[in-house]
Amino acid sequence: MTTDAAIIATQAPCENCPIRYRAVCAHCESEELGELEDMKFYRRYEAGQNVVWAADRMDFVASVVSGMAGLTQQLEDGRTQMVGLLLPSDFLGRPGRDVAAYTVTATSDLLLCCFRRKPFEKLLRERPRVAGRLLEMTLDELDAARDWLLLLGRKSAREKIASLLVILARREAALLRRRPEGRIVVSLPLTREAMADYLGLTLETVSRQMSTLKRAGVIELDGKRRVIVPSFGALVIESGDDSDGGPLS
Amino acid sequence: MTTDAAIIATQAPCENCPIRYRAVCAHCESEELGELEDMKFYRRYEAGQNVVWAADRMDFVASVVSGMAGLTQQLEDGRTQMVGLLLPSDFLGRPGRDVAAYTVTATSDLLLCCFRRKPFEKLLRERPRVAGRLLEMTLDELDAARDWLLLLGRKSAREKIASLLVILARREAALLRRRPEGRIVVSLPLTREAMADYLGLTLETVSRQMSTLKRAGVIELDGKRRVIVPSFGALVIESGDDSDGGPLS
DNA sequence: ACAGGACATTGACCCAAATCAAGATGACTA
DNA sequence: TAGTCATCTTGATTTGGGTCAATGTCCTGT
Repeated sequence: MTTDAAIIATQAPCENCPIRYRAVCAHCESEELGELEDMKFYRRYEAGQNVVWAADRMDFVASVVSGMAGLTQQLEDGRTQMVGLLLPSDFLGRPGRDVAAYTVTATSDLLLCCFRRKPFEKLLRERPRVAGRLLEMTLDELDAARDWLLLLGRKSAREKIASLLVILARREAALLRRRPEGRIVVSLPLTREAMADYLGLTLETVSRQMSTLKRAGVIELDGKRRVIVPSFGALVIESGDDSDGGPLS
Repeated sequence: MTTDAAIIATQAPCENCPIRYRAVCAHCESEELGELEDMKFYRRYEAGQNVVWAADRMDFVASVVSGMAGLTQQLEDGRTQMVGLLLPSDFLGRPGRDVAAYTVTATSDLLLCCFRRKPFEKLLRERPRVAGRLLEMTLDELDAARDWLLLLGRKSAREKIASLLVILARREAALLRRRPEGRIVVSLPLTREAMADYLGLTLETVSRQMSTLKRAGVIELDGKRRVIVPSFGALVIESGDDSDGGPLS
């Protein structure tokens, strides 16, 4: 929400940088943070590839430039639940912890802008505005996790699917500083299985409910990874929570 | 985990203060924060009483001194999901936001140590260590929310109940700087309905699974609000996740 | 000690989503 | 062009937990 230069990721497009969105990106901030320029590096992952495994050492933090990744947690017997969804401008990594708590998997081709952890933590200690921005982002993530709790605990399969589409549509629109309404197209860089892991369902149920929503005219499918929503309002109603999300938060 | 004086809540008992645990408590920090002394005040709530309603104005932040409270979210049709569980030493309120996002209800008698929001935000801006501690706490809360996602998305009713008991036992032990093992007693300051809202179940299912666990010898009931666990290890196995939680995190 | 009310347990039945099992689609390779 | 493999859809069946409906239990106040 701050309009002046934020050092941690914001959703503002960045003019002077190969990265499309302002992120943890020394380049964007080179005037004040030139000394960090050489700490920045990029990593590219293909769909399905792991960024880190839970309990692996993780010596960097990162910001998503493009693509999508999921944080995933597992029970011994293999039951899997996604516990975080990383979209462009999202932050990855926990300062102060060098061991990954979750497995991070690219669900589509993924580009990360990375920083070594140690200098990042130093930055955090020395720059109150950086720390403040990270706190803000963490609180937003906590709010998102709480909406997700409501989704997992109390929504029907149909509502869950609709909710996921609403979330993706809102996130996509937010990057373009727009508000989704009317007829929109949502790209779905997730397999049915990844959707199931996000929603606490099986992939069969996801597939069935997608078909149901299609038959009900709420969505149209353009291939498997692209959804056309004739009326965003109707989709929001299907999602159960009628809160309109506020002004482009 | 820092052993030196932390300004935001820690789990360390406080020697020179009526509050049992170090919390957002000017008293504990009066040597360096004397000017905030008059900003501190206490509030007491009875079981069932609301601290704030979602969308109400909230002009304070607080730390739980004793008792338990739940953050709760609702769908239009009344379906309710608890999205936060506040135990002693937990922090309540979002700096930078003056409107409550969730309804906060005392599930047992509750004592809060409160601070007016404005001076607290000033403190946050001026004291990097306070901000750092709050970031730390928020990240811990996010981790807890992610375990909760796994619970809601993938665990059976029986595992959910066992998991809740494990969480309560661990939290209670952590305040006493112990690690739960062997035969322990867990106090349960929640109605069956509150447990259901936490776990994404109905109160009938909660009741049934409590009975099942009792019949299986995993727990014994001492009244309705007190559970005896003959073997904590056995309970952890019932909870599904075998991770032993690490050293008193 | 008793009555009332909130909270909890138990039972019978039902349904949404899981499970098991074929097929269909579509992208890539030989 | 055909073949292979991953992904997705659809169908048949099962089941865990929800719903509805009685009881039971334990505080609290009189």
